Amino acid sequence: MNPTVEIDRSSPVPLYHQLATQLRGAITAGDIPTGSFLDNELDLADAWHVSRPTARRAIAQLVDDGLLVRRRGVGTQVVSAEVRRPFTLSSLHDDLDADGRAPTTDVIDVTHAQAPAHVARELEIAPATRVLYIERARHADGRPFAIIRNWLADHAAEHLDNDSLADSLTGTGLYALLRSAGINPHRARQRLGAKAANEHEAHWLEIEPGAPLVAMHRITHDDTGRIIEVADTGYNAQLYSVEMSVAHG
Amino acid sequence: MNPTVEIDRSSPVPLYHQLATQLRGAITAGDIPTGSFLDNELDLADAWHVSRPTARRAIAQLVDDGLLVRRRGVGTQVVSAEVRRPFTLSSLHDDLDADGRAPTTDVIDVTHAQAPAHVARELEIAPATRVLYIERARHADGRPFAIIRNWLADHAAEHLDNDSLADSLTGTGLYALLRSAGINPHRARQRLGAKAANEHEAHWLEIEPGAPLVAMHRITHDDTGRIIEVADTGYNAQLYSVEMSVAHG
DNA sequence: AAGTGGTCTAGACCACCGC
DNA sequence: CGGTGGTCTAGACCACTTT
Repeated sequence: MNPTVEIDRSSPVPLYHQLATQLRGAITAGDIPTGSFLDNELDLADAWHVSRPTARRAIAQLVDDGLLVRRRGVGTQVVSAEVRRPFTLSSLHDDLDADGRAPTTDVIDVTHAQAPAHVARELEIAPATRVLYIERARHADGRPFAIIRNWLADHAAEHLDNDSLADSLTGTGLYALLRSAGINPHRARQRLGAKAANEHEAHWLEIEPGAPLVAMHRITHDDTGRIIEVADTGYNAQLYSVEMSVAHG
Repeated sequence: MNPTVEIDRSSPVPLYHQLATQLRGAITAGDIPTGSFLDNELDLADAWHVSRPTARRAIAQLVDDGLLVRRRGVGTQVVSAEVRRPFTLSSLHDDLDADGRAPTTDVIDVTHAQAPAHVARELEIAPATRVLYIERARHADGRPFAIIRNWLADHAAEHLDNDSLADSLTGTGLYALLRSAGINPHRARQRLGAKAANEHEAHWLEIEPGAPLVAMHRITHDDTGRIIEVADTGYNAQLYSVEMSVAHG
């Protein structure tokens, strides 16, 4: 199987990315049937008019996505469509995404406050340093599904317009605001668990106290490695779950 | 900063992996201080006596891990140690790992049974097909922390020794058993959420019914893309959380 | 202008698989 | 044995950042 691709060498988009995108499209569109083998790397590189390392890099991306399986001495095979079929009912896969596609948001609180001890430690600042505290409730389809608490380090908060912040947050994600302020959220470390909803959370999520929540705790860094914020989120477990692929096994 | 490394060109371990491992060690050991810059790629490749692509590949692994940050025109910098400091209380990062380091296990049930409808669908088999059902309780430090239900596709189950299976499972992980039977769990897709413990789960986890559980649902494939098993796990939320890095933001 | 990482090439040799 | 993917080399040019 040798999918035809069109590459634009004058484009700023790297060749390997153009190739990977088109190859992924051909597979998901069904042009390359499940179970079939791609041509070997030499032939593909030849047909695509790129060098073998470049072709390999494109293929490696799809292997990483789980669309292809490579075996030495055998070949490169399109794996079962089931591998990539998402779980039913699940939608949002992490909160970074969710912050980009805000349906509606209630801003519960936006204040400057002293950082709680564990937050100060995680932000790597002195205890009781001033931080920007934001609390929001997220809605989808008119139902509240998440209550989000953020503590922003001052070096990040000072680039935001504090007067219009509460208003801006009803229509835009926090990350989008940070980006337009020149701060680039880049990577985060997060912990996922479960907890019972307390009175406050139950009220805003319109559920019973004690109902199970998906609890997320996150530390976010910008593209220079600086810590931007600490976030604590509770999701209504009936409306939210996280989906992920795990490799190796 | 130019960490000294020793590479063994006769080793079957790839050079880029040897380099990445030693560089990671030098950073986590503090030999390369947080915030300092590595030498540029050309110098590193020269000092390490490898080509630049090989040096880049090693560096790329650590960037992926979040230990390094690269900026074009600037350099490669060791980022804050906080990036890699694990969250407190959290230990297991996914259940595939957990299956490898079994502390103790109670086998609750090992039977051949008809697959429930949703399991049959996920295993891509006809409804009510015979599958191997396994139910276990996992303990750590003497306390139960997880109750695990597995449904194994017949093509995987038939390679296991059914007589000794219950005994084997008390001392070994299911994945280790599958591997010794020639089946290689390779990648999985899983969904994480939360739920309230039912009577059965509460009994085995020694908690109150209604207490919050971390709920995991997983579909596992082998290295040829075939579906091996479906798993459903409930974790005591007080003893378990999942930790992960997310990129891009 | 100088220095950095980002991309790409055209080869090479090796380990593994199936015939 | 021939064919496959896995690794590695020694260059090249480019985009971006800083001086």
